[in-house]
Amino acid sequence: MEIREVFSRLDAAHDFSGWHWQAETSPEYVCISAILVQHTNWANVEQAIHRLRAAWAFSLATIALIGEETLAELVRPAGTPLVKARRLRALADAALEAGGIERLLALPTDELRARLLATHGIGPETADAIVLNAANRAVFQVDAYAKRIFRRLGMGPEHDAYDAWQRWFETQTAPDPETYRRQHGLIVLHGKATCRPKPICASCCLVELCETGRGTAAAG
DNA sequence: ACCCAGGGTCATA
DNA sequence: TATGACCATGGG
Repeated sequence: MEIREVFSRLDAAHDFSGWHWQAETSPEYVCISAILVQHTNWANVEQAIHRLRAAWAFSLATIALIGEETLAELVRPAGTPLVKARRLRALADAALEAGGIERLLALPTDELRARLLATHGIGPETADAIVLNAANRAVFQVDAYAKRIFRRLGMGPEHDAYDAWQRWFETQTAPDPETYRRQHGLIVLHGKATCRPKPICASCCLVELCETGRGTAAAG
């Protein structure tokens, strides 16, 4: 099985044009929404963004100034408000420390990623979301759907570690931010559509390739 | 009513 | 190093 075949099918089955992180999306929008979307639906993130905008708090500079309890109230619709308020604050502080978000994002890729990972509340996926979408560097953003989808196809690295998955994807696709952005978006769209913990194989564009769909009826 | 969500931190063994 | 509790709201 070729990875190209998988993405070709995902491309045909899902509409990437409405994806919220595109090349022209502003860096601050990416940074803030990358925190808000952790373990949360995008619809909830949009509500939180509306509230931040309405309060003139949709910027890292403002986030660094307002109280965490106020911030938590604003992002409440995104869930885990106290957690996300603290994480947004940590990211805003990291940006300030670097001399502004633009300066931070202008650092070499490895250093940028290391600084993000050293920031409270930013793990590998959130760091790569920012490196890829805000700094426009060619890193593959791995998520739970990527692992689930490709595992069910019988593909992927031996071990489940984030870095192993990232290397696995990056060694099979030429490094290009646009390509990686699209691949990640398609994976999420597909995960939401059919590749749930309880898969919906009947409507899946990968059903003939997938062990779960091919083998038994439904769960697996 | 139930299942699910694009994650990360922390405590524990 | 690995696993599980925890965070918590909203959509299908």
